[in-house]
Amino acid sequence: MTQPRWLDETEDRAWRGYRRMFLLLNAQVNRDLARDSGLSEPDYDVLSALSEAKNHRCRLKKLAERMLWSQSRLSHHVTRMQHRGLVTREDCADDARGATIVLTKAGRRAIEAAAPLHVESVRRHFFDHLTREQVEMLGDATHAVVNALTTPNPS
Amino acid sequence: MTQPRWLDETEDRAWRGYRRMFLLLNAQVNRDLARDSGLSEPDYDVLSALSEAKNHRCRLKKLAERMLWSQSRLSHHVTRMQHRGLVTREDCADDARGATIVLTKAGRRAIEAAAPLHVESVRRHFFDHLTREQVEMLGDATHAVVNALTTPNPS
DNA sequence: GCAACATACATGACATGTCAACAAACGCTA
DNA sequence: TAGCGTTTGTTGACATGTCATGTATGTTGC
Repeated sequence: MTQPRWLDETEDRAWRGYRRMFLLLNAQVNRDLARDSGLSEPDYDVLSALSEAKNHRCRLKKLAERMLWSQSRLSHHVTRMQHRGLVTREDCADDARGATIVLTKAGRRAIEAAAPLHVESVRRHFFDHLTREQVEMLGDATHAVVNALTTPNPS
Repeated sequence: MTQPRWLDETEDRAWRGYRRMFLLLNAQVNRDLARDSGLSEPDYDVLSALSEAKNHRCRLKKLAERMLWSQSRLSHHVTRMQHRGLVTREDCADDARGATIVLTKAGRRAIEAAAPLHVESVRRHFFDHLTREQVEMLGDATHAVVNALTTPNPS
């Protein structure tokens, strides 16, 4: 590290905008979600990921990986959601260590009721303020960054 | 709510990419920050905001507003950072209720040492994977969303 | 100048997330 | 098939953030 390559004006604007947007957008969307559906963001994420899984069930490990959560976090959160009847744990047939997380009826009802309102919220606070071109570019840009972060680094 | 306006493919890609990028980027940049400088992201944010303030000092309320943090969160976090000698509280001359948060020498050294490494990390994991055009557009797009979220809503 | 309301901050109880340690089962190899 | 490193999941201690409340000070209208 000789001279740091500081951010120029354009980069600084993008970085601050991104950070600021995240805080505000997240807070607003989560407020909407809590008000409309009584779910927290983590609740929604778990239900959503499970509802996309085959048969509405998934090994804890795999689910955590897909969500980019730690196993520990997911295990704790599943325990709480289990108390509320949104998901259950089942033993795994082919692996006695395994815990399969399963969406309950109530969980399915919850996510199905929440999803349209959530999408509407995301649309209102996010997409409605972007041009089509910006949305396309955002897809490209975020995927480029994600790709770099998930591809094993040769360094 | 009649029919929900679901996200089309392009929107879905952008939204998932954005969420995913945030999780991965945040985790990686924070790991770098902790390893290189022994600071957490909240630590860095407080130090950074304070170092940009006039005379390296700021009323707690105002600082919390700038950072988009709750007063409570900042108060708690300042208490912890105070124990580590990074900031101090001073009484406010013109308002006896006030608490002025002040950057200490050690705090200034910490942020000055951390900043170049942090910028390098952000550059490596984020800007290095984006085109100039994407960065410019990201500035525009995020500011449009931020603007909508901070402008009082007529609804 | 004082009653009533608003503002700034601290705090404690609680919810959530992290990290390290543990236990149990898996699966490879000798 | 016994031994041993690996994988999966749980757990408890702890760090962090939220929310409601308390307290002191400021401010406004009479």
